[in-house]
Amino acid sequence: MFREIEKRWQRAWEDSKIFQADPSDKPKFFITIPYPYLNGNLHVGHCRTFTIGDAIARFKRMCGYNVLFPMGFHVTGTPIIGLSELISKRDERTIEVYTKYHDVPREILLELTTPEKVVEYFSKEAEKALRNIGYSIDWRRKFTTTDLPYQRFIEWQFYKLKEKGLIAKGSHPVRFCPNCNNPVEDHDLLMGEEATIVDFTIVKLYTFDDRYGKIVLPCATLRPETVFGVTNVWIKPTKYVLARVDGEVWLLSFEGVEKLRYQERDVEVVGEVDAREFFGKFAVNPMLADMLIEEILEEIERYEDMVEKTETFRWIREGNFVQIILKLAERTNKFRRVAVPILPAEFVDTDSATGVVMSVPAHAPYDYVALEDLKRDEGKLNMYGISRDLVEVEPIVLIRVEGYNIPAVDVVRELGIESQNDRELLDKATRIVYKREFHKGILLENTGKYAGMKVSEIKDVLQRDLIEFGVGDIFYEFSEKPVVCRCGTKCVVKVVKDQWFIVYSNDDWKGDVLDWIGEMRIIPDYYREEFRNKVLWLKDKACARRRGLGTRIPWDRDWLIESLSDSTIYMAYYILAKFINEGKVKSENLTRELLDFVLLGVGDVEEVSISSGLDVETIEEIRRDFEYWYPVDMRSSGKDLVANHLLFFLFHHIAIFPREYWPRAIAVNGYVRLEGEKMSKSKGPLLTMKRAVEENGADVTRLYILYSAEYESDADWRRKEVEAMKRHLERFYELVRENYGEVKEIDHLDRWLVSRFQRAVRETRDAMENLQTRRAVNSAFFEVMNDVRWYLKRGGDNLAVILDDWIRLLAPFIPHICEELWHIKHESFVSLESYPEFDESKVDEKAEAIENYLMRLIEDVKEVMKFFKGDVVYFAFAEDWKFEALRVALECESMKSAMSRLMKDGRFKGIAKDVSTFLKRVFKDRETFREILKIDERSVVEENREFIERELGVRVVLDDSAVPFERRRSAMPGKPAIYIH
RNA sequence: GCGGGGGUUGCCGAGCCAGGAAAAGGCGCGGGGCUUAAGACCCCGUCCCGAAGGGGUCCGCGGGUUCAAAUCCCGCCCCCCGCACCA
Repeated sequence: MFREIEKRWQRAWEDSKIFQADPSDKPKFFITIPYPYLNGNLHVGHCRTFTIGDAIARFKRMCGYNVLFPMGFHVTGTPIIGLSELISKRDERTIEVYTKYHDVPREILLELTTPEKVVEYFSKEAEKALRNIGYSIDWRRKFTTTDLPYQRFIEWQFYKLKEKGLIAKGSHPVRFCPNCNNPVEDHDLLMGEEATIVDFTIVKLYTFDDRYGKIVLPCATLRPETVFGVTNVWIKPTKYVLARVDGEVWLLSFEGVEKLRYQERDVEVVGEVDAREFFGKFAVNPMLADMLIEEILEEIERYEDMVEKTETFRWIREGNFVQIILKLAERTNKFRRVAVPILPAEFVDTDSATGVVMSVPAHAPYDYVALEDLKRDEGKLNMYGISRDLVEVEPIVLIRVEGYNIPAVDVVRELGIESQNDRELLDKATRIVYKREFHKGILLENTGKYAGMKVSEIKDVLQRDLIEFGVGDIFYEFSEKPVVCRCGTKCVVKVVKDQWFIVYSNDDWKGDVLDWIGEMRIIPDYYREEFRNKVLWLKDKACARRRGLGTRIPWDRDWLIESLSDSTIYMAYYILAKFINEGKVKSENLTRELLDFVLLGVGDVEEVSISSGLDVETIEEIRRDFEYWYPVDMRSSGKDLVANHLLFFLFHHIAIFPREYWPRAIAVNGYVRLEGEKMSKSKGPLLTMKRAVEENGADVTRLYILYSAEYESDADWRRKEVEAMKRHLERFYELVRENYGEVKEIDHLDRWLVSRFQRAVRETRDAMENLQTRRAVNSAFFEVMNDVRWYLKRGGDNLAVILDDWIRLLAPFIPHICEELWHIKHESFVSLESYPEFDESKVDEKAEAIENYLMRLIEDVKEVMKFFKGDVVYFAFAEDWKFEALRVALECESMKSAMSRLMKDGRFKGIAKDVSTFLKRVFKDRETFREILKIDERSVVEENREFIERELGVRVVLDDSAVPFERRRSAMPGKPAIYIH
């Protein structure tokens, strides 16, 4: 029934162009919603964000603002290409999801084999869906992010950032599929979505070999500080490779060497070796060598030949020194900390980083347990020819943590771990030790110049130092494994070279953003803190891609601009889009000079006119439009965009525009679930907006989604509740139609309704100002409905007194139905009417007091009637002294002062006990009692005797004497004694 | 781990920032009315006890402050979201 009404008004709005906004004398309100990404149909999740935006747009419009609510489409990036490829390949899963959940007819879907066709199809569908739900969008400003003029605009933006020094070159690690030869995104993963890229520190230990000379043992660790507690090196008893890595020979696992190839290294395998060749040999720990350099040099006879001692690291890198120390180590135990043995351990995972591990038994439970295992395993020692004394090493403690002596050893004993095969317990132990040490640990004296530092602060420092000394490196690895691409191949971490970055780490820039976050409005307010934290956390962002739809970096056309970076200040483009769509401006007109002028007010019109090929008037008109509409007054968005788009939106506005054009407010809302389940574009379940509207109607969908949740909490789309909402709306519609006649003369009950309605108006307006749509719908629809119900029950027959206002109050939420109803009596569009205002003078406290009294009275009698049946109810009102005492009591702060005041009055002296009981009850709920003094109970009951009788189904008699004395005494003002007979 | 949010009566959710309601509203459930009947609609009820409008117990758990706490303070437990280069 509603669909027909809805279509009618959508057509009428379209025909009369009422939502096309151009500058005027009115104050403006520019509200935007993130444009949707078109790799599928719009769903009820989009619907939430958009409907909130539309409700606010409509509300503001009715509050007297000239509202601009535009919409465009985002198609930049790879997913659309990915989709068209999957469709071309006739990927079964994709076809199923898109026919079943996105409601794309199979034969049409199969045609969408190029990105262009995908964009073409879904943009049409999206526009249809957005029109069908009746959003008040100015469609003249529609665009798609691959439009040529948009690309010019993005180029301009990037030149601006570059001019300001906010773009730089660098390299960075990405998740990469060797088979697809491409970076892999989350939704392209079969496994390992949770995995993040971790940078292991490589601590190089050195050994020596006759064939290869100096050999690097690249020990991968997340705790570089433990380099000071190394007792030995672990490798797994299996095959390894020797590879020349950037000129040095490294010992690596097979997996490790493959991974390293992707990490911007010059890698060449030079040989295959069995780990056992290394067991029992020594490796030099360069950090310790440096720390103990004096003693080492003393020990070496030739020391006077050596150059300055500060050169330790260089000597080590050059190799000869390594050889010397190794020889020393063979001769004496004195340097067992500097040169440590290489030993076998089964727990070493060759698929984790380099496959070479340094052993720190004092702080790593695995290391300690493996060492103990080895000490006990005579057979193994013999097998590998390792002499006993090599394994007799003691843990070296380098971190002080309260409560522990030797942390790893203590925890291993605590948990009763027996061998290195107790993986589960060992993992637990590792977590415990790591956690305690990370948060509470302090580095000890034996860490040299790092002594006294907190463990939580050491990692970056030490990683940097090791690299600087030439004895460290970084190895990227996934935090979890395996990570598998959709094609079935194991992913690797690839370091991309010569990448363009947006330098979000720039402190001045961050500072400006942080300051502005303090100034602007953020809804809900507690997200301000969230935004601040995210700004601090934000690092440089790679903004160039090899693949995808979008705009090329204008000064380096091999690269495409990444898709989150091209959608940061596009709200300004809506202003250009109108002129572009009208044909007044073409992409070739959009020179940098023109954009400088219209967006920044920089340059000379005449010159810009010549360079851009546009006439001066047009240029000035665009500039005026921009000056009128900018800044964005409200950006309303889903919470998923907080840590990315919304942040970039702020950063870029602040970098490019002057302060007066910085965004004024950001609002954040939650997701929509489907019968409690998460929706997924690529996997389902999913409910399209189109289907929701077709099945339930636009207004039902809107009202449901606005009412179902608020702020960042998630809404849940439940079919049964949607249907209940539909019935509510139908009832409302019929109710208004039946009662929307002439307004009759106003009586008490009407005044009550109008008074109550004022409160709803105030509540609704306040809620909408704070984007609390749930609260707004609750008060504007449900609470008013409840009052109306009481009103009708009470015999009200003049409902029309509030209907003009009620319809207007609801118009932002259910515009079609309101438009239809409004036209019963009016010619104008309710969408353009003014929003009801709270009118203090219409609040009638007496009328409200009377109705409250009646509600309470009926409730009380019903309570009594649960236990006493009868035909007649007798009321006896409270004695006069109680009213007098009540007046005094209400003037007093406390019961005590009320009592003492009353006792000064002779009349109360004799009944002190009664007065005290009375006061106790009064002070329990003073507000209700205060209200009672506004009315005359007896006449209220007399005047409404018929109503009370009808409600209770008994006769009402006002005869005090019929009520037993004891009952009569218990009467309170507002609570007459009740006697049922 | 870090950061943000949260645990309220069968469910969803107000309220808690500004302490004084067995705690709005919706859904569900039960009863009644209407109806040939079902649905829809309207009314009533929906923590426990109660032959008088009352009493008792409640807001993750445990303490504390207060005449008074879901609301303030302290400790603990649990849950959700983000941690990126992806739209």
